[in-house]
Amino acid sequence: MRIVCIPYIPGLLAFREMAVLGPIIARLRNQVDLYVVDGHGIAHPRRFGIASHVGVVSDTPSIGVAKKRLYGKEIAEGPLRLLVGDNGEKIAAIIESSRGKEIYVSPGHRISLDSAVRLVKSMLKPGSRLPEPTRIADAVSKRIRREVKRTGIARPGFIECSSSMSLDRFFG
DNA sequence: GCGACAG
DNA sequence: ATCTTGTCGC
Repeated sequence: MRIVCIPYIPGLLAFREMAVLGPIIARLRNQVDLYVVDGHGIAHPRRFGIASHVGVVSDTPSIGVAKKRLYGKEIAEGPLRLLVGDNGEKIAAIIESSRGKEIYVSPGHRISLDSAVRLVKSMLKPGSRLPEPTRIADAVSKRIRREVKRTGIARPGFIECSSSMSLDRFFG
């Protein structure tokens, strides 16, 4: 749990959220085989989304699983739906779940697109849209936030950023 | 100048 | 993403 100090800007998600993921990565050092990140991997304007960022910082294989497209042109390769970059590189696969709701799977770090798709599919549960790691983490974080909001009591791990940390002069 | 735009 | 009222399907 952290207070974030940078606004959300498409393409710069890691600027905002690595403040939260960084400490987690440090605490889990040498205990993680694969990171499944809520956001894109190389399906990014600079081929380096937050999933790639997490993989490089942790030196661990990582996959990006996003709910919406950020970058890339959609093409059809037979029955498959893919996202290709400006150079034609396949940067993501679009997997459709139950009702039209799709997810974008892209390599983060140290993994191929094929392996990423195979692994994510193995983590999908019938009826739900997101892979189990993401779905569970999302549910847990939302539940804890609601509880903190209701009781006003934060649990250990809560760290504030400097009150003077205003980045409005950099953005907006 | 006009769209597009992870969470 | 968040907020929020009512509503649809399992």
